Amino acid sequence: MMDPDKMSSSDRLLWAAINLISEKGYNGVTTQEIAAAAGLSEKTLFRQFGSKQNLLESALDRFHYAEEMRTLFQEKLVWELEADLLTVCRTYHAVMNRNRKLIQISMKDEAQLPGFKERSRQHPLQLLDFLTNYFIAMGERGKLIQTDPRLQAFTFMMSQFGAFLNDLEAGDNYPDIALEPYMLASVRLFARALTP
Amino acid sequence: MMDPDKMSSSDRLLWAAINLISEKGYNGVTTQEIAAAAGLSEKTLFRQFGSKQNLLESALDRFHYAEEMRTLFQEKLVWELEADLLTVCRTYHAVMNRNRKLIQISMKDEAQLPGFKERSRQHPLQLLDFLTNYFIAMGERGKLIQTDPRLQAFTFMMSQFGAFLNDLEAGDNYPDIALEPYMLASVRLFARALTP
DNA sequence: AATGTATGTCAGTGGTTACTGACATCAGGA
DNA sequence: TCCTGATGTCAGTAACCACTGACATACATT
Repeated sequence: MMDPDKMSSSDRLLWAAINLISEKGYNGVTTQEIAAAAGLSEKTLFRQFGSKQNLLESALDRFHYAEEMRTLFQEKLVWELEADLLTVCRTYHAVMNRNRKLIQISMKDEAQLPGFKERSRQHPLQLLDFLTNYFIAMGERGKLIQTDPRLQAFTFMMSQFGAFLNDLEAGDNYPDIALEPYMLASVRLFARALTP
Repeated sequence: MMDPDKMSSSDRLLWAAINLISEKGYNGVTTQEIAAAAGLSEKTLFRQFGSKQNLLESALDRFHYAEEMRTLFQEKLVWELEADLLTVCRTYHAVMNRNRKLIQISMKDEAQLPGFKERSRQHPLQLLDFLTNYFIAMGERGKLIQTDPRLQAFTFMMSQFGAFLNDLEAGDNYPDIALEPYMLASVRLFARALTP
């Protein structure tokens, strides 16, 4: 995880806020709780952030997504379906897992976050476009069946998105299915479905 | 939707509670709001349900899932992969959509709902077992490749689960992708991947 | 007419909570 | 040593909110 001792006061507050709000929701946590979890006084929280709402919004600014995905499609592809899908898959889960708690917050407290949803929706849309174009290009090279690249890309994305969210919420509900074997199996399945 | 005028008082309260809590979360709604949305007084709410928490729990009792899924695998299968997957797919989305708002509540307010998560996790697990057994049986009939039926079933489930949740949260974010064409395309894709 | 049942109104109560102001403490740099 | 800046303490405020009790109303059954 992370060591609160080495962080600045505001970082510790953001860290505590993310942890608690992702668990209990914005309205389920008090500013006292957050301050206590950060090892600071409530007063410091308000001095640093002014309001609880602003603390939440500052926390949400830690959401990072796009960079890796953008470079992914320009650098790491080898134009071999199964290998590329696995690369996409791994990158996707890495990014999603890094933002795990922020995603939980945005699901629970969308009502508190005007505009955030709209912004964060751009990211999967971009990925969908990238993947679709990749499928089209692969089709032109004769390495992919030519039917409906956008829906195929969407299906692949949804299978990964579903697995991520399932893991996020259910966690240990499927003790026999870990993420890593799932990635391999699902990528193999899609490769078999899409190879001519 | 539903017409509140024709419902009993407690049904109207439950209906209003489900609507509001699914939008704003348990702690984001007041009992006054709920009563007003039901066209009743706050006093009636407490007379009927005793507490806000009990109102929520009563609302959650409206969660129905398993019956259709259970009969599905005993009656409606025709042992033809693509047709059967489509049947499963449709039934799954029908059930999930009927429980739409309750699922939203359970995601937002798991903290308020001791035990509910555990209970509702049984359902997808059952479906996974059913699907896995179906794949095994299909494999024995030579109608399915024999590799890893459980992971394959899980991948199919996750692609549908992901699409459902994506629709639940994003809604109109993918204007060019509707649920019905997605079901057809994804089922076709899986059928191609799993057919020998 | 009498009674019961479901509802409404109103005025609370006690607890919680975001947020504030005044003042103290304490460390580090000038 | 003095000053500065970040923090803590404490007491408090104003709002909100789940929940209650007393009483009235309206309607249906008997």
